[in-house]
Amino acid sequence: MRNDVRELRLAAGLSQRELAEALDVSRQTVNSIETGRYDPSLPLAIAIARHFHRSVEEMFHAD
Amino acid sequence: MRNDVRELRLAAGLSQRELAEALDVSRQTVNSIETGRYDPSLPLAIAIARHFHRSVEEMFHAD
DNA sequence: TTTCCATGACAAGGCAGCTTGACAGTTGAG
DNA sequence: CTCAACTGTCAAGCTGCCTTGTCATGGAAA
Repeated sequence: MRNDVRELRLAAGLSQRELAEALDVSRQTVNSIETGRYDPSLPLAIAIARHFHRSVEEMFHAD
Repeated sequence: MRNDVRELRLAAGLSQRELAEALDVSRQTVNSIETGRYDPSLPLAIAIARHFHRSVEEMFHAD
């Protein structure tokens, strides 16, 4: 899965740490998702999409 | 997370086995998701939503 | 230079997601 | 009744997601 997290985070002027705090996860988790180490869990994916006012399908797409 | 998988599966006239085959997962995985034992992974959630022509957010909602 | 923030990455550990195989209970067809 | 399909659940095992802690690198500010 590819995702648009980094683009949207930067567009929002947030650091990985700030986004992590807003999502209540660790900085490493945000970094791992952005760098494609792994996909977020379903609830986290929904929280991320919600945070950026996007749908899950818009933010996460099959590679 | 609650989900509408069972309702939609039954409305489509499918058995757990048939849905599992359509999604390329095991019958136990479909059963576990329907009975709330655990949430699907993000890619599987997207595949399920897509199968039933719904959005992820429509099918999977915070409890 | 020194300090601070941001990022990338690794390790170890815990729990979640998924697998195959198996068993039991229920229901419906014959 | 017999048989098959459907469902629920368990066990064991593997891998993925997320944690805390740590380290290295780079850039900006003072």
